Amino acid sequence: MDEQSHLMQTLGGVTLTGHPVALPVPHDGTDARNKQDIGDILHQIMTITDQSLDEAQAKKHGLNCHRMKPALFSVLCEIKEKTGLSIRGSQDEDPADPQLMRLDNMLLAEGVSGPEKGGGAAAVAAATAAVGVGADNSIEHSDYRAKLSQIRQIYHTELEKYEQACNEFTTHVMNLLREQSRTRPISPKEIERMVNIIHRKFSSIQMQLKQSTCEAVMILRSRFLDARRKRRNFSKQATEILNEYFYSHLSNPYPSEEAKEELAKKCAITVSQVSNWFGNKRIRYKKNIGKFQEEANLYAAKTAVTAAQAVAAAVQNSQTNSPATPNSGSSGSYSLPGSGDMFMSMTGLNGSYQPTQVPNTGQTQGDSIRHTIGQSLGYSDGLRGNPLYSPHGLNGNGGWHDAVTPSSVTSPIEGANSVHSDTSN
DNA sequence: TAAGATGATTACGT
DNA sequence: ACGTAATCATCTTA
Repeated sequence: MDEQSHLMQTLGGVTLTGHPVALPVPHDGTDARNKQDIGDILHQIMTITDQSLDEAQAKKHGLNCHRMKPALFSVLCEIKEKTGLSIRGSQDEDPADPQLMRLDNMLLAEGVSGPEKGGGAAAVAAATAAVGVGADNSIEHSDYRAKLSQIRQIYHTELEKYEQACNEFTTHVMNLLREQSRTRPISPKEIERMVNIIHRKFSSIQMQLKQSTCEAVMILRSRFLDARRKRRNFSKQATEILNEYFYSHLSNPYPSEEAKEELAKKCAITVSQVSNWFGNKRIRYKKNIGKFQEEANLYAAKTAVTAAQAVAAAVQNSQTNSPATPNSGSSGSYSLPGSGDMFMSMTGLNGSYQPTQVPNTGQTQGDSIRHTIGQSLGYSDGLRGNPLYSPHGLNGNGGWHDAVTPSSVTSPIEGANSVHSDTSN
């Protein structure tokens, strides 16, 4: 026999008001029977999930339509009230988790969350600035950006997935609760509370996502920074250019900002790298001048040749034109062979300076050229044999004297020319 | 592989 | 902000 019809039968005789609040309190001998019937209903409710969907649906419908349902509902309401299971108020609002805020801030700062490209670029700029390197070196730069946007993409897809799942689940649960609210007392507040619980669960998952994203960004970033920290020697050409400038400005090896920029451009390095180089060079040169003599000679000779050529041309020019006509043949804007310091380098050879070191330059020829250059540049004082290689400008305290060659002179030739015009008279 | 060279970083001074 | 001096970390060379 069908259980439900049996119930219907057994409960059939009970008089009910049909009002949900009214409790069925029979006074006759049917008391025990009724109790058992209610127990049966409860049992059915409890086992409803064990049944197949169609079966359960049918049974649910049957129960919903049952005459006893309002009574049962009110009983459940009362029980609920007594056991205090009702809403304890939504006192547990989310107190804005500080860790979540940290993660959010970091993701925003790293350009993972927040607006599209801007944040990422800013983060990269910050990262590069932190290492003291300019915003160039575009290969590593774009590599970093590519990886970051990859992380960003994964983060956003995952986040979207979680949000979607959360919404789906929330609607599902809400529907379920709404439907259940027909059989058992469920207040909207309870539903809200349940939704909050679900959201909290999902946001804890989101937190994990954010955390792992942060970790990924940190790893990427540290790798990126490490890669930049990795020292790579400058190209030979770059070192040459820097050395040429250094030795041709030995009395005041402090390139101006413009000169640094120019050098940086020529050497394909950054301005701060130029500054680093000069900082290191000055220190190391000063620490052990002797060690650098050979290098100094080399560059002095080098510059001497070009200077000689340039000035020779200038001298030739001066025979026909005005003596002030400068190096027509030189192209360098900053490290022109005309810089006076190179003569000091040459005299600094400690007597070891051999004209033969200067290709195609004989002794007398070299002397005369040097003389001519010296005269034309106004640095003839440096030509007097200085037994010890001591660049003037380097004082006893180990510091360079005040600029002999103004540091702001981007083109030594121009500076020299001005000197020339002063001293030639 | 050790020693030296070299670019970068840091602490401090001006 | 820039320079010096010391130091670190890596690269180069013998």
